[in-house]
Amino acid sequence: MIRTHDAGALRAEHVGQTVTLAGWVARRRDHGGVAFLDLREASGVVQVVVRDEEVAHSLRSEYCLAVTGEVVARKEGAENPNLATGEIEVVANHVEVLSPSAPLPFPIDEHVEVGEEARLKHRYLDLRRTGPNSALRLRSKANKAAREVLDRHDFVEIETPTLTRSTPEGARDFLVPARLRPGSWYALPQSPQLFKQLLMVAGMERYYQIARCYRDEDFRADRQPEFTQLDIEMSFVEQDDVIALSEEILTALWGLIGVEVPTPLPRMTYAEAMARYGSDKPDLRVGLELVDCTEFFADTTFRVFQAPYVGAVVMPGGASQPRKQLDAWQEWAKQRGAKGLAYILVQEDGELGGPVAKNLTDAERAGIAGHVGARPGDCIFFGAGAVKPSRALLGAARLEIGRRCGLIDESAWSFLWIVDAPLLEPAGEATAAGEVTVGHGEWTAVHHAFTSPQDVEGFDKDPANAVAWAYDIVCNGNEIGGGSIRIHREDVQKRVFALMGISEEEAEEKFGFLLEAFKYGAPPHGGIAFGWDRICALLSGSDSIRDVIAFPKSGGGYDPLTAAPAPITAEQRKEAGVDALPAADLPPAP
RNA sequence: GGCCCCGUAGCGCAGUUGGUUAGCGCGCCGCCCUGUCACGGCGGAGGCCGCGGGUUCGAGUCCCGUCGGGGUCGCCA
Repeated sequence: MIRTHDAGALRAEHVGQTVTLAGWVARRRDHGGVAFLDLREASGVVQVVVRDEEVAHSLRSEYCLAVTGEVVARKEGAENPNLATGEIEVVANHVEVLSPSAPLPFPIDEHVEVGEEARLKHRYLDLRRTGPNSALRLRSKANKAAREVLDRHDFVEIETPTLTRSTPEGARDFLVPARLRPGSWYALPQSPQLFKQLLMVAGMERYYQIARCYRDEDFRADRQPEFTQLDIEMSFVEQDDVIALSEEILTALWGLIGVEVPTPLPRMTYAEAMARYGSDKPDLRVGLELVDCTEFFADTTFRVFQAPYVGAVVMPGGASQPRKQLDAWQEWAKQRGAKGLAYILVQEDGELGGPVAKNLTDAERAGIAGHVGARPGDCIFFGAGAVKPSRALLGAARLEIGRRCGLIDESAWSFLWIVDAPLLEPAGEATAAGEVTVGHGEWTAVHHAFTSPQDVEGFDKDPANAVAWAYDIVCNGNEIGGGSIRIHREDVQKRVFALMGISEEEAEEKFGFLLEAFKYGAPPHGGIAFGWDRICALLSGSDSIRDVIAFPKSGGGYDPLTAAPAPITAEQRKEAGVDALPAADLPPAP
């Protein structure tokens, strides 16, 4: 090693020792006859004193140095309590420039805000900063913590292919041309779902993988075209087994940041979450709940409330909002595709204000505040119409109210299992929402096509109310993981496919290799996948998953550092077979 | 794909109802400084105001288009 000691580890006990350090010039304070360098490396920062002006003068920010010198105690009054090494300093008698640095594109300084584009273009410099640097270190610890738990339970870490077959469900695939089979393409996996089920058939019994996944979808704040899941699958288990293991992992993870997660974590059914919070990932740090008013307005004369669903959410103290702000709520609702957001202002004297109030009957006016639990000074927001979108709007309003009124305890951690998700949703709803659905039946899978119904005998008699063995883990309003118990019986799988309008031929073509595998004594199995980037972001207190990814992409899937994606040469194009048509005599799908 | 916001020096930003030489802080370069720790002082360099078109006597500023970035809704089993 070039260095004899870690700079950040030096303490008073090292006084008198001659040490050689290696690191970067974080800062230079040149006083002419004496200069101070803050030498930074992985372990921390230490002050180096250089008395040779000739040497000190040419040193600049981010020069990479090897410094040999003596550890001395700082004079009284010259200590720096802000530094772990602040009681001592290293008086250099030899400074070697291992590598000089050009002027920096942006300062490597905690105190300076730098735009994301600049940071990503020079991510290797961004990562020299304490914050970004420690986010990646924390992620490494998270990986280790999860592996320790899984190892304790005899899990086997197995890698699955990243060049695989395009399956029709879910998101858009990234495609890779197959040079040796022109006209045919690999797909990058959206998740190792099918492979991990095959590994259960293979008798591995307990599999996990920190798996890279790829989805070619439009960008969003916290979405990357490639992202990471902690992927887990277990044989001979029931929902409670997967949940118990998951809680052990979560406990270990949050333990890394000194948070004790009380287990067992609370559970809530999907139906209850939708009814009370208008979301399948409710943030329980906000105490507000939706109030169902459908019955209350059953005989209303107000047209808008003559709807299959009327619900409300109360904004504490909202009655004093100026008109402009109430109008802004309308805009907010419209941006979400709603017509608007009806509201009633409960004045301090108990009188009701706002345009809706005069449309209500006397009885409704008398009872509404009590029904929704609004007190004088509050504002009641209403959503009316079809159940799902109305609840979704109110659920979003609930969160927005929480943010605007400061009702969210940022230091709290709210974990929650959402269980008993519906197995199927009407295909019409999905297609109306623009989803690409598997099959063309009346129904489409909520989770995925291999999720087991809880009632394996009767689920197809009442598909609308069939409940799945599916569970999502929610943390502070983020879905950080989800999984299910899978179907392992051929007949059940066929009946699910039938509901989804997938013919046997079609199932054969699309998932044939999985169905074939299930013929040979497939064990009952189930699993879960955790959104690793999101979890690491939560642990590190980052707003964005980009902060916990070493080299993330920016908008549009562009990598500002490597400038990928990039055009290919005509020769590459030809060789890759991008434009080739598939040969007619290819072997059929397995 | 829809909507909203932002592109001004290496970085972060200001720039008034359109007005003459486009500023501020940090950084950078030079000089000075022997106890600083986000050191300090003096001096200096650095700009196709994202790009293209238009309105105007005159555009960083107004209009249209376009590219890039951010957010949001759709989408993401």
